[in-house]
Amino acid sequence: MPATGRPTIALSGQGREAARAHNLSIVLKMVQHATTISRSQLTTNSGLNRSTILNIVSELEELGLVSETEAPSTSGVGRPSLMVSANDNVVAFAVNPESDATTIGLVTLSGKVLKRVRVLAGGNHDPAAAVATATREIFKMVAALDAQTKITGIGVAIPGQVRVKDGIVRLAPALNWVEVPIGAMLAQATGLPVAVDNDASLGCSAEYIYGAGRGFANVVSVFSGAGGIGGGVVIDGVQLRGATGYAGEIGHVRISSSDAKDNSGLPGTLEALVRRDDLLHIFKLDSATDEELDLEIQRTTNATAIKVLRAQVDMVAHAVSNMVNVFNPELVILEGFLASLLSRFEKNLLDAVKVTALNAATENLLIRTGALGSNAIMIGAADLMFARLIENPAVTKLFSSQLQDGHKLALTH
Amino acid sequence: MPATGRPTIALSGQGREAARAHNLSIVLKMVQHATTISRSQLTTNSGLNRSTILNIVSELEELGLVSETEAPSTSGVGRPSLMVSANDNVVAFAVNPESDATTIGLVTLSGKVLKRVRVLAGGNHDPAAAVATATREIFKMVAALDAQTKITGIGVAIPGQVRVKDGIVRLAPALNWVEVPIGAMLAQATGLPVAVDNDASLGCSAEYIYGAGRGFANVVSVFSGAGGIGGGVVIDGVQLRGATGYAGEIGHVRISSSDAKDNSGLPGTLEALVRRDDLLHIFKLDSATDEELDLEIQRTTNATAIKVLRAQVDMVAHAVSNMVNVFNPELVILEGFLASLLSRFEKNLLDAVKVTALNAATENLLIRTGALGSNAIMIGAADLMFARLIENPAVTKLFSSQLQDGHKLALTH
DNA sequence: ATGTACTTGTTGTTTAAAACAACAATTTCG
DNA sequence: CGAAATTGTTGTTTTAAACAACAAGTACAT
Repeated sequence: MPATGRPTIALSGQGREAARAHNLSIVLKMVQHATTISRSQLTTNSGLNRSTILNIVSELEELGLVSETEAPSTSGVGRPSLMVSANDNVVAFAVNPESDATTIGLVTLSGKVLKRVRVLAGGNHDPAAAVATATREIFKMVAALDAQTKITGIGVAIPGQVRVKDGIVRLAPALNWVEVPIGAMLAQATGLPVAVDNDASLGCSAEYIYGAGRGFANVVSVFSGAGGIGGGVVIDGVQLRGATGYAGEIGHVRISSSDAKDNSGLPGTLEALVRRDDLLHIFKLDSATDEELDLEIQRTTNATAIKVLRAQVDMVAHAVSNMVNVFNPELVILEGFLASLLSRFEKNLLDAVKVTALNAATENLLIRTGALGSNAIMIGAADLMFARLIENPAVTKLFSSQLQDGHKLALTH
Repeated sequence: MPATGRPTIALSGQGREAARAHNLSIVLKMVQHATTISRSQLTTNSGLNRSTILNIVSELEELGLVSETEAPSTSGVGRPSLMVSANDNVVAFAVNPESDATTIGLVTLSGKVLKRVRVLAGGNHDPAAAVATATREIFKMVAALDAQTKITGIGVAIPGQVRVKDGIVRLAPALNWVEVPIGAMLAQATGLPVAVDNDASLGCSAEYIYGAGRGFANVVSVFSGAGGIGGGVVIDGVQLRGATGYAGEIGHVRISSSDAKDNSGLPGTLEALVRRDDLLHIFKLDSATDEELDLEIQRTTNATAIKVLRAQVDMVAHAVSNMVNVFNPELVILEGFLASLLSRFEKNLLDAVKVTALNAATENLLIRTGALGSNAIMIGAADLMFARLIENPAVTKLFSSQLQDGHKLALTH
């Protein structure tokens, strides 16, 4: 037994049922990652027998999670393999409170954002108001769904530190929230299961599954949002969360001796030194979407603007180098206005990384912009619930879009 | 299928044999982590049935990997459960080339260092010489082993960056080695399987399995050796390696705007700023073991010495904070002379971490010194081979200590 | 066109490993 | 000393995956 305090990680055995659950899980995960994939590919990728894959896919189909269709175009000899696709009528809601608004989205298992509304917070933007807004919009969306739609639950993306286990927001400076049990509040209000995590981490996991990181196993993403700079890390296909869920705070990595403080009060960090507001100020903008800001960054010829931008590029390079030295990823994804910096100053950024990162680790390193843009957070938040489903497809409860007693959602099946 | 280049991580399915192999593996791993553990504990921890555990333990016993003994002291009602222990006659060799010497060790699956010799490199310390030294010492040790001893292979710890996949040393400034296929060379010379990794990563994994990190799942260790400062990370019980094996280079994380360069030429890094040589210089030592240096650090009252030490403490705190913000571990382990800094200036170090790390992540954080001292690297290197064994206990080949034809080792069984 | 090679889907059977059940062994405690 | 509790052991059952055989559908050479 461990002499020290805490329990060792669960080294759970594989009983018969566990093995079956695991197989269901990995097959569904493969379908999700590929969106659509042939049965023969599932067979070879999984190493399982053809007949076993038939069996598993059939069960997933009965559960209403995937559908089979005939191959659209045949290639190669032999009988064409059936295509397995993630069902579009398996959905999750995404909620993303920001400083001045709350965004609510409806996302499918196949990664499509079906709906998305951004509700401005009129003055008071306390947790209760955000929950009320989210609940209202979610029920509107539920009402518009058809009866076969299966709802997994609600994923919440928070610009701040979240204790993932119980969905409590510990500190979200951008929202001015401290110790808010947002998960429990939303669950209470909607009757749906809720999971909560940091927005940047979720953006990363979305890019990993559906976006620029698709097909890679080790990805670091640095994410700039309205609340500051965050990050996410995927290691061997698994999202890094840490002991209590606060991992991946790349924006709060100290890269300089400077005393400038970030939103969480830490000095010399990436977030403290690379500030979106500085750019807005230089471009004389009061506020701007990432797209508007990107336009300015790409086309500016103003010398001081370029000087500031290049200084930011250097800072971002330092942070990226640190992450490269620590994680040795295949791919670094930059999002938000950091992606704009990469687009305009790619060579400078890459060169700076080469100088401050280990040669061995930079050899095959790719640095790319995100592919999902502002949808990344929606998709990532929704995936919190899809991940639960995928972890145990057979027993995870799904909800139908049929309202019972006016307000309660019914369980499907 | 992934649109992007590289293959997705293996989502291997669980066939019948795979499940069995997995169960053998996790049980053996639990035995290794606990050194000795009761069958009933294995049952509850694994979730497997009593009779299944009997079956698995019997197979591991037949393989010669574990032994069962009666409980030494009974506690609680009921029939006392049999104790399962890792066999002491399952061994691996550890090789650790340093700047001025090569250390060779003999380590048991239970984590004991049976033998250890340090052979000074007379002048030329090229790879060939190190391999010759290691081979000679290993064969000496083999000759002294009894016939039942099972040899798993050789683990090599390198003060530098190692491509883990094929055991090539990419760059080891302390050794002046570049692109050295040390793994293949040693395998060629000894006929034994060889695995190679970074010394600090191995020290971390040793502390995780057998030392200060035992029982924790998320551990970051910062390791100072003769070659500079390295690190290792364990996430949810799995060693972080990264895409190509260079992960965990915590010594090369930039924490300051300073231009001071480290052994790999990177500026402002932990390794560049916290230098063992600076302390030796201050204490007017030409060279010193960690133990000797520790004595000086603990007892010095010299004002300038203390000033330098406290500056180093601050730098270490910055680096630790960065790792805490990124990994959110339960435990940070400091080794080498960094452990001495912690012992003497614990409060300063902890306070400095609190200032530069996120509150949420520091809440339950522990910072401790390593428990294995200079044996950590030996044990970690040996565990490279034990890990291979544990990954697939049934089919991993073991070698007997019986020499065939004078020089070749025979395969057991 | 036609047959052959190749691949995959499908169905029924076999197999092996884990669960289960029953009982024996060994301890603590009243 | 007997009852309760826990674990070891043995024999049986269960079940999910593998296996084998055949059908179905495609590409290609002749």
